[in-house]
Amino acid sequence: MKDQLKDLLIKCIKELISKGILNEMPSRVRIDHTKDKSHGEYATNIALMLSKQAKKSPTELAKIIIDQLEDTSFIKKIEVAGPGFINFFISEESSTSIVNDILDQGSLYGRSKIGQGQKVLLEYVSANPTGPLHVGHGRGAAYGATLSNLLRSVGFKVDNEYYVNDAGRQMDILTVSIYLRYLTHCGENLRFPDNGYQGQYINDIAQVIYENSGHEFFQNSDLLFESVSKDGLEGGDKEIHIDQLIEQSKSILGESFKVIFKVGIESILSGIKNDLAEFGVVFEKWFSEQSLIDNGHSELCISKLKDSKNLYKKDGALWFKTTKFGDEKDRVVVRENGNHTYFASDIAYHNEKLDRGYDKIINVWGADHHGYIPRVKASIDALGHNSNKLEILLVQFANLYRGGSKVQMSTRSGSFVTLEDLRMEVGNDAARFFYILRKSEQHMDFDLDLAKSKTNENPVYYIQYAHARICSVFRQANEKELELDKSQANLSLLTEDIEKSILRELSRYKSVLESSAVQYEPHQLAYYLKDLATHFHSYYNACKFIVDDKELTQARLSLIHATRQILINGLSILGVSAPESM
RNA sequence: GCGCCCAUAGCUCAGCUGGAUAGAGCAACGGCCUUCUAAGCCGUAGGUCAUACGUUCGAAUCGUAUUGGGCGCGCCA
Repeated sequence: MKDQLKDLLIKCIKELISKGILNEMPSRVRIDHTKDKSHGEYATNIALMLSKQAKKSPTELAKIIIDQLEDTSFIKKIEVAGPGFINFFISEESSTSIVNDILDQGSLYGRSKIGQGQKVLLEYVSANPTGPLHVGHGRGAAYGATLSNLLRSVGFKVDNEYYVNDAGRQMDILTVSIYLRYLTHCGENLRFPDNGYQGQYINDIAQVIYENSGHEFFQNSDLLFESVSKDGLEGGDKEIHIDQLIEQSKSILGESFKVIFKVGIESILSGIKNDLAEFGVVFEKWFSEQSLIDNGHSELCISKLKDSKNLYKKDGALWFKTTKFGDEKDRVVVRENGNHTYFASDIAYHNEKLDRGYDKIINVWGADHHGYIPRVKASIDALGHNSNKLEILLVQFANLYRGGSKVQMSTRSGSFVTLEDLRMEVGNDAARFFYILRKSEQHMDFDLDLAKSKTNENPVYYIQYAHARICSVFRQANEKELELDKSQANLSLLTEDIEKSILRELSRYKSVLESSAVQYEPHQLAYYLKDLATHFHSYYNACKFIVDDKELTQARLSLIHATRQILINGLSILGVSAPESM
């Protein structure tokens, strides 16, 4: 309907251009759903935009445009209003046709092809596999997964990917942390390093190793700590302390170090995978950072940069001239000690992503990484790809509130609320919904008490309740041996104000979905569903659906069935369930 | 100091990329269950859109400055 109007308008403007009344096509012809129903169903500001080039007043021009519009059956009335808006009133017959469209297309209703099958690589979460996911990662997970659903629903081909940082020093620290806990299980008495991972999960992994392998990996801890310098809290340097401990462990344990590492990372990764899967977040690919090093891709990228004269040596390290591409300072890719930086892997990773032939690459990052964007883009351009293909979406932090005060979190000490804890406490539905309810660039306060509350305050239940109520109506209808039969429905009987409002709401769904997807703003859909639920609840309280008049009953049942369908379709994109009873 | 993000009702937030009288929920106050789920509905009250200039037919929305908050500026990841 909206598209038909738009086509009509464009045609009309072309006509006016050929008549010399207008000079050129505006950059954008917009038809909007009206906010106020006294303005009709749709409106356009086109006359206001073009009044200058036409050298006529907006109202005057609006009249000319209206006269030029072809007659169409679905428009009941067109009027000029306010400063020069053109308002379209749609005929009853056309506005009720949305109900049949929805009923016919069912779960497919709302899908569109504006993505034109473009291939998109969507990377999100990508939390370091050094421990379980916490609530901060949850926001990225919910946002990314919803965005993926949204983009798919409007015709993009989306692959979801998790970049696993399974290389580098942090993995060594992880391994040592697990190993020391393992030794404790073996009965050793030792001092756990300040810089080790303190969380209980480390202990759990160590215990499993001990239960499965007994003393197989045992080494005397005195040997391990021999000539290792003092730790931070002992008056030494905690970084040096742990690095020496890593070196010592590697040389004493040999192959066993790798075995411990493997058990550790697999355990943590499978925990993360399970957690996400239960949260309804599914990745097509888990991309290993280590694989880039093993297959030489990382090295290859560095030599390419070297060949293109983008690298230089300084203070013993190898630097990448990212300033040449707009970064504020140059960045190190190979350290003085010969190790590659995290950035070196990331150069290879992004280059590899683009090699895979995607039309668009989207990264969802925590807002604290924003300073990292210019250097990644620099590396893409330097290696001959187009950095415009990469879009980085920043998601702000989520603060957790309980009982009106902020829940403090500290990752290193292991005292943080895990995503699993959150899901268990408030449920998957509320968690998914709350995470995407805020604009991603907005700081967010996640109120645990609110997410759990079963009131109007909590929009998740509010929407689900609307759905459950509709299901309940159909259960009642069934008991009266009444089946929905839209052929018997006389939709023209839907004349109540609230019924017209619901029809308006339903007709908005498609454009909300598109705008939500294209602008990467899942919250738009969430707010829409809330509005739709509001309209339904009003309807429920104002009118009875199952009445004596058979045609009217069928019409109303059709309307609420269509409403139910939209609620289901929308909620499923948000990854929220639609229970039939509550 | 430099860079990015943010500032809208007492609170938590929308505001469809410049449009018509700025909207919800909560909190406050007043109503609605012998009728399809009261996790609901209806109503009242509440705003100098941080401040000041500017751009134009028109600004919460765009620009500049100021104020106030968050984050980032490692040979960490």
